[in-house]
Amino acid sequence: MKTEDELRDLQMLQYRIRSYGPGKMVYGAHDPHAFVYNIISGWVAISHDLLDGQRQISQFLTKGAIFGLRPEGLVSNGKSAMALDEVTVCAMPAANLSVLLNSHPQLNRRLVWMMGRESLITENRLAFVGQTSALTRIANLLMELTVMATRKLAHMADSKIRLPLTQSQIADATGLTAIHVNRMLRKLREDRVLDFHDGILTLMNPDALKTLAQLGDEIADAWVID
Amino acid sequence: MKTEDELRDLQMLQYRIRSYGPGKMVYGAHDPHAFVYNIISGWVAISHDLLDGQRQISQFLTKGAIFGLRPEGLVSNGKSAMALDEVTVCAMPAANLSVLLNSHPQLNRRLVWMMGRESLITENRLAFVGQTSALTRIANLLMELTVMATRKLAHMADSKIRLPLTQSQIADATGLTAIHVNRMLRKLREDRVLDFHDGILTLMNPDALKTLAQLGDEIADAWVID
DNA sequence: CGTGTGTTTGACATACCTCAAAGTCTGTGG
DNA sequence: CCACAGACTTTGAGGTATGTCAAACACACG
Repeated sequence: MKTEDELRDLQMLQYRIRSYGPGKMVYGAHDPHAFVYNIISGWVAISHDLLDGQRQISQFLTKGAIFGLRPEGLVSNGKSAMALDEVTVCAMPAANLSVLLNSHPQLNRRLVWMMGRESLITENRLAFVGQTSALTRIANLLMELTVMATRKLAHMADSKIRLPLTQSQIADATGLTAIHVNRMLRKLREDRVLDFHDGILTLMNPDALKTLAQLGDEIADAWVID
Repeated sequence: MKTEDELRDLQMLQYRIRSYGPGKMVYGAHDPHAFVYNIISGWVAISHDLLDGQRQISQFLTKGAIFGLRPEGLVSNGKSAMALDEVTVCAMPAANLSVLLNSHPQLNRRLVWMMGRESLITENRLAFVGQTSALTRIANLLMELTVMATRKLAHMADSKIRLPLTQSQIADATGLTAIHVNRMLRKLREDRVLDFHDGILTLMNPDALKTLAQLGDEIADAWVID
C-alpha cells in the first residue's frame, strides 16, 4: 500500500496536520499520549529516558513512518518524540484508529508491517550497540540514516546527504559520549571515509563505509519505506 | 484474551506441537522460516548474529509468547531462536496465520499487542545496554527474567527463581563478556544483593536489586503476559 | 555584545576487555 | 571404575577503548 492511499484512508479520521520546529517535542516523556502520528515531512527522533536522566535514542523516523502507537493497557513512560528539523505530521486520536483498523484490513496489515519493521530496526541497533566498536556503531547509524533519507543503498563517491543531527544525538543513539563521537568522526574524515559537518554527510568512500558499518544486505530493506 | 482461548483458535490451523532440548535451535540464522511459534512451556532466546560472528540476544521468551513472525517482504537474516531448557512450542505455517488474522479480529489484536510489547521490551534493553553500567545492565536483565518467570514484581527476601541461563548468555544479552559478567555476579553476591548459581537465582535483597536495576514501574507491566 | 548551543582538542581516569590458566562438573568410552 | 573431553565458571595480570574533566572556539540569536 502506498503512502497516498494510506493518507486517503486517514481522512476518515479526525486527523489534524501539525508542524514542529527543530528541537520541539511532539510528545514528552510523561505526556498521556492519545495520538498516533504519521510523518508527512522531516525527521523525528524517538527516545527513551532512564531514571537517572540518561537518554537513548531508539529510532530515527522520516516521511511515511508511523509513531506514537502503544500496546493497549501498557504505559510506556519515559518515551518521547522530538522533531529534528522542520517536521509536519498527521496526528489522529488513537481511539479512532483502532476503530478504523477493524474495518480496513489493508490499513491493519500496513500497521503490522510497520511495527515489524520497527522491531527489526531496533534489534539491529541493539546488536550494534551491544557488540561493536564505537567506529562501527557510528558508521552503521550513518548508513541507516543515509538509506532512510535517500531510499537507496548504493551511493557514488562524494554524494552529499542532509542529515539534521547533532553529534550529541549520534552519541545518544549509539550509546557513546558526544566527545567520543567527535573523535571518531574526525578519524573517519582523516581516513577519507566520510565527512559529517553541519548536518551534511559527504560520502567520500561509500564502499569503505559499508565495510566499516558491517552492513548486511537484508537490514537495508527494512530501512526503506516503500 | 487469555492463553486458553488463543490456543483454541490456533487449533483451526495446521499447528504442530514440537519439543526442543536445551541448546537446540528452533530456527537458525539462515533458515527460511516459514513457521510462527507459540511457547507452551520453557524458555527461548532470540538472538541476532552479526557478520563477524558476534551474537546479541535481543529477547528471552517464556510461556504464552509468540515468535518467528516477520514483516512480509523483509528478510531478517541472522536471527535465530534457541531453546534454553526443555521447550514445547506450538508451530504453525505463517501463511495460515495471516488467513486467520483476517477472520479473527480478536487474534489480530492480540498479535498487535504482542508485537508492541516486544518493541517496548527491546527498546528498554537497548536503553540499558547503551546507557548504563555493567552492574545495572545485569541487575535489570535479572529483574526482567524474574518478573517474566514469576509474573509478579514483588518478591520476598531469599526467594529462589529458576532461570535456565549461563553467564555467557547473560553476557550476550547485556553486551558484556562472560568474564566480566562473572565478576559482576561475584560482586552482587558479596554485596548480598543476589546469588546466581546453576540456573537458580536467589534474591537476597530484592529492594537493593530493584534500585540497582533502575527499574521503572511501567516496564514491569510489559514483562508480564496476562 | 553577551549568552547558549554545538564542536574541537588535550590530558587523564577507569570500566571493561583480553589473555592465560586452573577449577568444577557432566557425560562418555575404555 | 578410571581417564578424558567438553562446557561452564572462577581468578589474576595487564591492556585499551571509551569516559571524564577542562578549556577554547565557532556560530546563531537576541
